[in-house]
Amino acid sequence: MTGGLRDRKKRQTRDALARAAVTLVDARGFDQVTVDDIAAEAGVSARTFFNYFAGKEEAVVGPDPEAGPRLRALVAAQPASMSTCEAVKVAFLAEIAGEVDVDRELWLARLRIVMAHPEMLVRAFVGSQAAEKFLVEAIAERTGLATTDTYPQVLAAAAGAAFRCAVTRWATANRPLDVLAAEALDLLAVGLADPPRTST
Amino acid sequence: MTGGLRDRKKRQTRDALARAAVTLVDARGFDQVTVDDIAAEAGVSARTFFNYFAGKEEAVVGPDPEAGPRLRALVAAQPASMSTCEAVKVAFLAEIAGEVDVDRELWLARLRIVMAHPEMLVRAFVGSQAAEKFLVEAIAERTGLATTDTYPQVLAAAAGAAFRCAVTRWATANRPLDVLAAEALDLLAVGLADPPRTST
DNA sequence: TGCAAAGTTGCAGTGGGTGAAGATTCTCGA
DNA sequence: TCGAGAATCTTCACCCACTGCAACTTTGCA
Repeated sequence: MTGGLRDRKKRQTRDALARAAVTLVDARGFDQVTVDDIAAEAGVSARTFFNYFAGKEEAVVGPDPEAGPRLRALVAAQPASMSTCEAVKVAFLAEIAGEVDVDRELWLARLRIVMAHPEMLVRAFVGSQAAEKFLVEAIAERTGLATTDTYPQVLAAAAGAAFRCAVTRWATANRPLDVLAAEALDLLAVGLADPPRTST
Repeated sequence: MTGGLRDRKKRQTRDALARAAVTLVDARGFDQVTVDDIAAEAGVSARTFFNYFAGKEEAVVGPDPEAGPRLRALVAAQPASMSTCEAVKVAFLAEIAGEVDVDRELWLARLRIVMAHPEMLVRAFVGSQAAEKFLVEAIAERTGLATTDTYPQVLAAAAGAAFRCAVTRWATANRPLDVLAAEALDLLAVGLADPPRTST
């Protein structure tokens, strides 16, 4: 099924389109790249582009549709002895190690793009909303609460916010992402009532 | 300056466009309303529409550009004896009382719209990123930390996430927004380490 | 080999969004 | 009161994002 020539080509096309989009936008800027440019660079027609992506933005900073389920599984995989907050943190760190670290160059290019076009940063995180839904599920299951309860929703939202925060800081601070993410998520677990006075 | 006929008309035009956008989209659905429709309803040309709003979305769920500065002032206005986290919470509640409650009908119409088009909810919060910047500043000033430090950024991001969470729940749960917001923000202050077992 | 399914493409059309030139309306000082 | 000048609105022309449709090509499978 996933090994057929058809699926392989499909993956290649999608990858080529995404790579072309990131490369061109990184080089010229978002508005200076048309869909036709991207399609031409990838060697397909413009019409085909829309068979893979809903729009230009999605091709550049589109979310990984697998991220949500992966996160949910990671949270569920943590031992029950671990606090929920800790489990979420470990899951995020595992996600970083498994995804961000391997495709480093692509992530850095995307980072350059969203830094040059800050308005895209938000859109880049739009997809993370979908991932947060899975996170809510995992937390709800772990705590025995409903997905509509406050705690799972707030923890998922806050953890997502902290993670985005870490990614943003990663762009400027010269420190590894996993350290920054751990720091931000620890802050949530400790509670935000008492601000630490040490600059970091 | 702000009392001239010119400025008054400008305000009227902007208001008419926003109101027309919300009304029409609420009635027909987002994709069934064109910019020309909105402009016609407001009695101006389509081109003029773009002199006021960057796009259709912005006219419907556009952010209040004043919200950021207002929040910063509110945080700064809280007594120093209050914890930072508490000050942020109070500021948010004051913002709700001052803005959401007065223009109730407009907010409810917007709520109906984003409920019918969940994908717009995220975009509606795009503007809140700008407000978060001001929140970071207020927190940094209050704590004596730099705006680039982890604590202000994470607290602002987490508080914003908790608030968005409350707004989202407001759409479904039949409870007042200020109560939901207080509940979500309290959860941050208490720390997220120990999930409460009571369903709410 | 032959057929069905999936993927690709060109085409035509709608609508979002922008720049520019000219008409209209308001402001303000004389 | 009036006219210069500025702000705003309108019209027009244009580019590009995005979509539905009807071929056409490639792949999977019997």
